[in-house]
Amino acid sequence: MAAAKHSASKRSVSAQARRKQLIMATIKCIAQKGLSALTMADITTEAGLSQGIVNLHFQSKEKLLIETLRYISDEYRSGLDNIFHDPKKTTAEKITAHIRYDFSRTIIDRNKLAVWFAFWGETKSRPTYLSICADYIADIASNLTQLFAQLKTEGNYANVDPELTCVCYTALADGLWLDLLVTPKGLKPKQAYNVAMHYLATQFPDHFQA
Amino acid sequence: MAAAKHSASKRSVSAQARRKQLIMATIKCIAQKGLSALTMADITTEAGLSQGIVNLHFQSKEKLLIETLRYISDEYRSGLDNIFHDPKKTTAEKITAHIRYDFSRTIIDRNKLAVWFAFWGETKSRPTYLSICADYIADIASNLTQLFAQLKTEGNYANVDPELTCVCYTALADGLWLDLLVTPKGLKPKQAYNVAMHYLATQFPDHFQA
DNA sequence: ATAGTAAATGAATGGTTATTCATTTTTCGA
DNA sequence: TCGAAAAATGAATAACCATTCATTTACTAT
Repeated sequence: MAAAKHSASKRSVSAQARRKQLIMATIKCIAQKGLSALTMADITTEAGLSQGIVNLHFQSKEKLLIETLRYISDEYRSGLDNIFHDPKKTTAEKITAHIRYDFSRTIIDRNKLAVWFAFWGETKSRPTYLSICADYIADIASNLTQLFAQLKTEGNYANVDPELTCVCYTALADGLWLDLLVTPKGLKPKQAYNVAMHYLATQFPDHFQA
Repeated sequence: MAAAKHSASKRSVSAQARRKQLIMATIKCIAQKGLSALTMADITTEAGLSQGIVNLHFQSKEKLLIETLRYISDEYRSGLDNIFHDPKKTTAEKITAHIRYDFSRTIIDRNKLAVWFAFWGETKSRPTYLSICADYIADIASNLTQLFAQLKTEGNYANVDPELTCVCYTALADGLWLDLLVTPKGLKPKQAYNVAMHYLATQFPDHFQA
């Protein structure tokens, strides 16, 4: 267990660290070459390791890809879970934090966005990808709907439909991510955040400013 | 020029018709297998033609893919152009028609959605895909912003920012398309349309109902 | 130190696939 | 009806690439 200590300079780190190193290389390579042109050689070269290393740690290319998707979706989900379960935040603060998070550096990193959309583009033909995505999507939607329902009560927003607001916000965020990926010259992260806030302000005008 | 007449039953139609036939087969195959697992054999089998036919008509696989992306983006753009230039419609009617169109059978066909996202997932690594997308996006945004600006004037909506509304609506529509592709069991076309209308109603309450 | 174990290497393998082109089939003007 | 040109075929080719595994390298406990 207590490995990866003595010499950070040489080889042989823990198996877990090596797996993460390969996942990171995969993210970078998907962003650079796309899923369809991605080769094992690309990944191992990027990681600075030998040809056979992926099969040693992940058995196959397909399994590495699945672990990569799982990695970014776990990362995203756990960030939101922390916000949702933070006892020091009010409902409105949690929502604000959620949106800030959605457009923070970690999340809208273009390499990671490229990975998201690369996998989404294949979900129709790959049930495994689809089930990983469907899983985290349902989880987050449930939390966010709950937050909107609470704020509706707390703020007396009679006309708000929490489920509808959640679907709308989620779709909006996905679409803004796509914009950030596809037209990086056009839309900046700060603007994307403002657009999301603009929508929330239409639903909860006493709590959010456009 | 006047070919494809005598016998619709046998082979040898016009070159243009054969190209379209291959593009259609490509759309179907991308939806079924994904871009990364797509082979020439898949496409030619789906089209019921021989191995070498794609190279005969498109030179290479890559060029066929580019023409396929161009096909669906031209189709989408031209549908919206017709609405935008329809002299019989008022501004509000044009906007309504735009949204109806965005969630009509032709557009939200899951095969075509799969193609959109397959290409979007590769835009970061393929400048050609990116430029085809960027092209039609700019075109449509310009028209839609203009419509929102007109309705702002016509309806005295002092607080509406036409550009912001256009960016928000466009992102929302993209996100809803993604939902329709990824969670077809969850979100139905009619609901997606309602979500889009819900947003427009926040901006132009006198013209649209949630 | 050293033997034994675990991790990593990279050349070789075998399966897959885009592309080519010699041959066949179809079209159409004369 | 016939023959030249165009379209289509599909077997052969050559390139590519994931995976394997015999060998090397590094680590650890005694």
